[in-house]
Formats: sequence, structure tokens, C-alpha cells
Amino acid sequence: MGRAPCCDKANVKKGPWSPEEDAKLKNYIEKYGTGGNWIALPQKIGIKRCGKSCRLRWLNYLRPDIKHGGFSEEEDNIICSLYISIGSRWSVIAAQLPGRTDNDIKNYWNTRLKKKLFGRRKQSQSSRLTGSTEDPRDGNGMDTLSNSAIERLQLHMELQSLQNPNNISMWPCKLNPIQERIMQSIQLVNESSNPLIMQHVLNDGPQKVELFGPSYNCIQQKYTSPSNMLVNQMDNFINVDGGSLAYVTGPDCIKQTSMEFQQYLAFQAEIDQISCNKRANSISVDQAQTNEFDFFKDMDSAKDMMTWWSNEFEANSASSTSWDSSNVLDHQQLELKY
DNA sequence: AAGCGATGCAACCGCGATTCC
DNA sequence: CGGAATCGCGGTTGCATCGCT
Repeated sequence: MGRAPCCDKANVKKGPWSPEEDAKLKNYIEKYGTGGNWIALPQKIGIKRCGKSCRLRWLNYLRPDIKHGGFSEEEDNIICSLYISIGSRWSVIAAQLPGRTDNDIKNYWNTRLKKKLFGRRKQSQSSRLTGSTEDPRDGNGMDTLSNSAIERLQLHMELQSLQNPNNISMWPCKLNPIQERIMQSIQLVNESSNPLIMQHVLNDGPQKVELFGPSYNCIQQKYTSPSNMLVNQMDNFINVDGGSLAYVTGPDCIKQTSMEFQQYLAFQAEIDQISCNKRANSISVDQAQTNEFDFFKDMDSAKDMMTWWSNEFEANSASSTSWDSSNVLDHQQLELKY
């Protein structure tokens, strides 16, 4: 039993939008708004389109404040930095780039920026591997990993370096103060996920977590308000599940743990287990999990990749083509004040 | 000039999250 | 409170265009 379709698939038009359809949709929304129901919209307008398709067309193309093409270097930097920090959360990234849509950014990343990064990797690697014709897409390189896997790998490495600060850092860029705080906060969450410490937290008086997210906008709001006391309480922020932040204000927090926080803890546990299995060279891992995290088999090459990335970032941070996220988060669009 | 692979982008699809009744 | 409806997101696909041979 699948889910019921959102519209009558047989009676809706698919494919490219005609100028007439565009005009009808645009005129209607500008006059009356969406009415809070995209599914009903096409009927009202009199076009044979799925409501979801109308929503997409409006958000990605017809909206008046849309910017198309021509990403600036600054935008490149923001996208790269945020992708490295939070992964493929295109809507969150898009929220930091006025006029850009998640779809646009996703396409731009997939078609250009990724190549910009991995292309350098290819170049760098092939210069070291004499006589090698290795293509990163041939099944042995990092590109065989899913975005999610890369994201997880990055997170894993962050956590590793936090847990063992004496290790050579493989995180690709110098963190700015906010990112450093967030990384510290991850450590706090790690500690809190320890049952003993969790117990301590629970017994140590009421706690409360306010969740700001998943969009970074929320952080922005907190940090751009000069009169907001939270500005001075950054140590109390903890990162949950990538883009979202939780703020530890006091009472009742653990009971109010959000879904995202639970997911984060589950993910952390998963990573811990995998790391454990890796260390113990265990082969008893469930096959599905093994498949999902196959890349850990190739951890050495992955480390190599991240080390390379780190070098590239450092080298580039001195040039005008800076990939250094510390620059990015200083960007005025984020308006983060320390 | 034609063929063909690569590229870029708009649009679709499936599914989890959220809202509504 | 539970199920249905809707929203919103990320991944994927399809197709027009480009550029190389």
C-alpha cells in the first residue's frame, strides 16, 4: 500500500512550463497569494498542474526576488563552508543566500562547485601517484561515497579530533569562533550522552533546552540582537543534528529533548559503534550497516583526502580564492557578532 | 557539418515532518 | 489521539545546449 497521490496523475501536465501557465500562476499568486493550499491552487487558477509542481515553479522561478545564475565568489565560499559544516541541507544554505533557491544551490554544487573541489583533488592526487590514471569516479575514490557518507565522515573526523585534540586535525578549514564553540558544544553533547553524566544532568537540577532551528536564521536572530542576553551565553549552546542548535537555559531540558536531539544521539551512538567495530576489526556488523559505511574500509584514503583538503584550504586561505570558512562566517550576510 | 558525450538546469519523485480535522 | 492531507526537502531524472572530434 503506497501513499495516496497528491493529485490525479493522469490529468496533470508534466514537463516544462509554458509562458501562459507561468503568467496565470504568477498573476494569481500576486493577486491572491497561495491561499495556504498548494494542492487546491491549480484548480482555482485553471491550469492542469500538480500543486507541488506549482509550488516548485513559484519558489524556484517565478518569485520576484529570485536571482539566477552567476554565483559570486562570496556565495561560493558560503556554500562550501556551510556544506562542509552541515552537509546537503540546501534549504538551510539557501536561507543564507538571499534570492537563491535550494534547488539552484543544489544544482550549482552538484555541477560546478563539487568539481571545483574534487577536480583539485584529482589533480593533486594524480601528481603524486606517478603513472596513475586514477579517476575519482572510478569506484575507488571519495566520489563513490554518498553525500551523506561524506558528511558523516566529516562529522566523525570532527568528533575524533575533538576527542583527541593531539591528533593531527583533518578538518579542512580553520574554524572561526562560532564554529569552534559549536564544536566544543558537540563535545558537551557527547559527554551528556554518557548515561552517567546524563544522570548527573538530570539530578543536578532542572534543565531546559530551547531548540533554534533547523535554520541558521534562528542563530542569526539571537546573535544580531544586541539587547538579547543570549548573546553572552554562547557556552550554553549545543549543536544538535548539524544545523540546529539547542540552548541550555536550565530546567526540564532532557525531558523536552527534541526529535532532532534524539536523532543526533542515535547518530552519535551509531558512529561510536562503527568506530568501535572498526578498531576491533569486527566483521560482525550487520550487512546493511556495513554497506552504508563501506567507506570506513577505505579510511586511510579518506584521511588522505581530508588531509589534502586541509592543505588546499590552508594554501588557498592566503590567496584571493579563499575557501577559509572563517572568512565566510564573517560575511556580513550572516551578521554574526561575537 | 554531423555525431556524440558532457554539462547545466528545470522539473519530478518519494518520503519524513507538520498541520489539520 | 490518530489518520489524512499537505508541506518541504533532498535526490534523481530528462532534456536542451554546448563543445569537441
